[in-house]
Amino acid sequence: MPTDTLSQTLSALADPTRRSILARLAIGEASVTELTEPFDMTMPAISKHLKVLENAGLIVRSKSAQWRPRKLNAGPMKDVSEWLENYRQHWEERLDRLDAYLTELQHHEPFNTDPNKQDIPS
Amino acid sequence: MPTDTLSQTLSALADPTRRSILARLAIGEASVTELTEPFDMTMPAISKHLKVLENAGLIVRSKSAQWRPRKLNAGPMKDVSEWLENYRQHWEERLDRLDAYLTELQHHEPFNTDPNKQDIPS
DNA sequence: CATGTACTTAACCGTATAGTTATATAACCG
DNA sequence: CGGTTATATAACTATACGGTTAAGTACATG
Repeated sequence: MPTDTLSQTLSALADPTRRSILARLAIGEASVTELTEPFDMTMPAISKHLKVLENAGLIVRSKSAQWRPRKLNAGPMKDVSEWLENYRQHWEERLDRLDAYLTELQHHEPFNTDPNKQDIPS
Repeated sequence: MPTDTLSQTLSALADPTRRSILARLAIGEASVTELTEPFDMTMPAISKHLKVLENAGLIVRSKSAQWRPRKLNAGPMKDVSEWLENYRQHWEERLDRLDAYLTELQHHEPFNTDPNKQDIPS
């Protein structure tokens, strides 16, 4: 089980149910019951998904009477977005001179290929 | 097992070994032997990781004598990046009037919360 | 205080994942 | 052809994941 933050965020996001929950929470707070409704799934199943999202720091739990509403916390997504930026030029297929130059720059101090110091591109 | 493309991409990325492999391939093509070297892991293990990356469309396999060099294909990362854009305003904590307005817009046609039509925000 | 509502947790199950070792395939090289 | 190099596949193991049902906890209310 990889325990690093980025892995945890990515694997939390790698499930359509959880992404759908996040989409709902982007609209605003919601109770577990509300979050369960759209799915053909029991509440404990949703509860587990919520725990995964919470452990990844993507949602926070508050408290109001017997309700435990969840709120979106997009913070960790920023890290994913920033990590992805390392690769943007690779998916933008600009095969012109400038792109070649940028690629060349990339080759000098591009990515951290040391598996012991991952995901912290200098 | 979620089979949708975005889930497949995200779960392929949710492993530090695989991200490190991608970082290496961002520099240029590499053989399986070269890709194995930095890791304290056997070649079959890396071979499996490569299969995961290949199934996610993040790398492609070519052929040169007895070598099967892998090449980065960042295409699927673009989809992740675009999906994340839906949430950018949530991690950019601009709590001013404009942000409130944008958030209000977001509330009108924001995300797809229907679990049967996920990840295709209109 | 008893009952209902809103969860959470435990125990269990089937399948997937990540690694291993051992074996197979494929291409090159003398 | 026979050996070596490069890689893939098979078989196995241990652990993680995603779901279930059933039982437990916490607050609200009559």
